[in-house]
Amino acid sequence: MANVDILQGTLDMLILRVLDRGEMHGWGIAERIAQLSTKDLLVGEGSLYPALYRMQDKGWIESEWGQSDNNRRAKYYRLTKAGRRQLDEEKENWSRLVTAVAKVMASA
Amino acid sequence: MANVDILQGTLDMLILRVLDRGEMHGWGIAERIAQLSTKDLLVGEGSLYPALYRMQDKGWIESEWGQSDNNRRAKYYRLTKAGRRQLDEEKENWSRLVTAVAKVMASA
DNA sequence: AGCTCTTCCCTCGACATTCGATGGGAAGCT
DNA sequence: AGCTTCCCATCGAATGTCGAGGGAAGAGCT
Repeated sequence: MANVDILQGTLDMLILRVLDRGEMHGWGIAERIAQLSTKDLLVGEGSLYPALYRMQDKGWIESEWGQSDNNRRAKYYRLTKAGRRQLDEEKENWSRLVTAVAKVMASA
Repeated sequence: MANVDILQGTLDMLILRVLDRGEMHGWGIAERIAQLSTKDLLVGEGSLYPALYRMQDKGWIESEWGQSDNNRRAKYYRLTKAGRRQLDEEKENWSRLVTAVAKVMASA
């Protein structure tokens, strides 16, 4: 019932995926991931914000200050074109990895 | 066609899995993983040996010097009981992770 | 004998990333 | 006023992977 640690590199893909459905602020992204994964995946803020900065530096996402539903100051992130391409690439890599691991793990 | 990077934590599971089929030396483990994954997974020696030491420290594997098929000095590793338990646990975690990621990645 | 190739071991520094702890500020409720 | 919730952010520690190195010793060739 405990949660699984997020493997290195996976977090970016998850964030990109969430933003692919529409812009969202940091806190909301973490909530969404927790919710979608039924809390198997819990993103700490110490992982989340550095990741967002990284990704913005790389041009995958862009941000803008706005107002949250709860009337609070929030920074909204949205995918760029490069971000969408990156998402596709990461999905591709992820599935290649899962397949390759499955091959090794399968008995023979 | 290129290979995928191994995500942190995954390598241990792969090594344990290979050793679960019988003892083997380091070089052979790397070869086996490459072969089983049709070279999608390539374990560098700079990742492999530290991993083997780590795992031996934790008591998951034990080693013994021997002679390889090619008549060379080789250190053979084999799973301990704790190692087999660890393998089960890591398989369980891996599948939980894959499932959780799939949930987030699935459209909704 | 000498040379090269292959097999096998090992180590080191750079690098990237996650995590837990910590600190704030501001809105809203009691 | 005080407490809780929401939201941003940073820091140090820990971990683990990678690429580049170095070394020893058998096998095969000339």
